[in-house]
Formats: sequence, structure tokens, C-alpha cells
Amino acid sequence: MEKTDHIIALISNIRDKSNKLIVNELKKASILDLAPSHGSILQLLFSTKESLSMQDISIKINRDKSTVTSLINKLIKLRYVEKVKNADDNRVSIITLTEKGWQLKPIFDAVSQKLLDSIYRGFDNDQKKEVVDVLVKINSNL
Amino acid sequence: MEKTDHIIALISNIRDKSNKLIVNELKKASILDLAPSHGSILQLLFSTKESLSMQDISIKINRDKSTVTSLINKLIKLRYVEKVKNADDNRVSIITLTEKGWQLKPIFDAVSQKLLDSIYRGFDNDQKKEVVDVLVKINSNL
DNA sequence: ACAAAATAGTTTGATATCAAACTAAAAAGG
DNA sequence: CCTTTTTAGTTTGATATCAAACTATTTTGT
Repeated sequence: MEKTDHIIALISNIRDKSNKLIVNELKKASILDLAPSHGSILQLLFSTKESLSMQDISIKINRDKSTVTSLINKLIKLRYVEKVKNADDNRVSIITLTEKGWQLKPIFDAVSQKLLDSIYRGFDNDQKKEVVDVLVKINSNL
Repeated sequence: MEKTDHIIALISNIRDKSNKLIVNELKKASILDLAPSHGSILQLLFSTKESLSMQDISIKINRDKSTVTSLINKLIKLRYVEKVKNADDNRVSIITLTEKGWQLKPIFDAVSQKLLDSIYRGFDNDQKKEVVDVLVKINSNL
């Protein structure tokens, strides 16, 4: 390659293609009404022992709190999660997975694995570490 | 670093922060009604000698043709571009910059430069090439 | 030469997203 | 205590985005 100015376009394209792969794989698993951001929330819930508030989720998935409200509303409507008020502080809502939500875990694990396999095709472990390190650096530069 | 599984989140964050930086810099230049995608179109037009159809733009900026219709409609309303039908093939529309559109070039050039300076802070030329190469590889893996 | 297929672009409808204004509850501070 | 400020979350309004259906041209195949 010659120029290095199209890095933003590259990153944008990678993100778009990753999201399309996720949506596509979910479709294959007959999950038609969830977007990648819903997946981010679910995987956060799968992997977090402590209880998570709306704000926790907002910070962790890097989305505005009002966006999280609407994402969670959808997950509630689909009965994947539940929302209960924190007794100690009534401003805070705690989000928990339902049984139906937990059933999605293997599907999302498989989708994640498929995406990582695609992205890292032809990379050994050191190369993976290198690319993540450099992306961490860019991320902290911004 | 430990894990390399959060690469998608990293890429997503970098994209979001880049877009925020762009919107912010445009705001400083009193440009309040353009999103990064409008900037992609304008910069494509700045840098392309040949005439560009709606489809050309759709392919180059990697957005659905219907998205391009609405992005171009906004640019037309703001008088930054014009749309004329191709005489040889009446299905095709050709998009050209107006005088007012060309006036945005220095602003967008400066914004791009600022973004690249941020992203690449602490990188030498070889490191820039390396990261672009690896992103190109990931992009083609998807 | 004409019917069928392909192509370029628009319209329509749905949704994720953000920012700003708002509501309600808790904390701070005099 | 009681007022002020901060904090958590929702509502509202705007917009970029996509996919699917549609319209209008051009191309193709027989």
C-alpha cells in the first residue's frame, strides 16, 4: 500500500462488515429482531457476575443512556431481560437476564467465535496481540 | 494486554471517537448540519476528476444507494452539490460540487488532518504503514 | 423488433442513535 | 432540616441507515 490516510475508512468498513456478519449469523439462528448493540448488552450480562445498572451498561457498551433505555426496552419486550429498581437507591434500575435470555448465550458465543475466526484468519497469537496493542494505542490517542 | 477478543469493541470505539472528533471540528467551523457521511461524499467529490453518479458514490463510501439519495438530497438543499441527469443514460444522475461546495474543501482538509494527527500520534511512517497493512488484511478477511 | 431481464435511482417504513429537556430521587451544605 | 445541587433514567425530536418495494430507463435474447 501507498497511503495511510484511509485508515478511518478502513476502520469504518471493518466495523460495518463485522456488524453485517453478526446480523447475518443471528438470522441463520432465526434471531431476526436483535441488532449488534443488543448483542453487546447480552454478552455483557452473560459475562458479568455483579448486577448491572442502566448506567453501567451505558458506560460499558459506549452508548448514550437514552440509547440504552430503548435497547433495554426492546430486550424486555422480547423477554430476554428484566428491570428491577434498586431498593437502596430508587433512581437506579438493575438489569438481569431471564431464563430465555440465558438461552441465547451459546448462540452469541458461536457468533462471536465465528467473527473472531474471520477477522483473525491468517494471524498467529503474537500478531493478534500486536494488532490489538496498536488499536489500543490509537483508541487512547483519540 | 491479555485477551484479543475485544478487537471489535476497539474498532467500534475508534470509529465512534473519530466521528465525534469530525462532528466537533465541523461545529468549531460553524458547520452544524453535516454528518461524517456527508463529509465522505464531499471529499470524494473534491478528489475525483471524473464525474460521479449516485451509484459511484454509493460504492465508494460504502453506503446503501437509498442512503446516498438522502445524503445527496441534504447536500443539494444546502446548495453544496448539484444533480444533473446523464444525457446518454437517463437512469443515471451525475453529482457535481457547486462553488459553495468547493469552499468547504479547506475546512474538510483541516479536519481530516487533525483527525489523522490524533490517530497517529506517536507513530512513525513505518508504523503507520504496518497498521494500515494489517487493517487491510482484516478488511479482506471479512 | 419486442418481450423479458437488468440496472439506476427513489420512496417507504423501520430502527439505532444522539442530544437536550425533563422527572424523580439522593446527596450536600449551610 | 430544608434548600440546592447532583445523579439515574426516560421522553422527545431529529437523523443516518438499511432493506424492500417501486419507477423508469436500458439492455438482452429470441
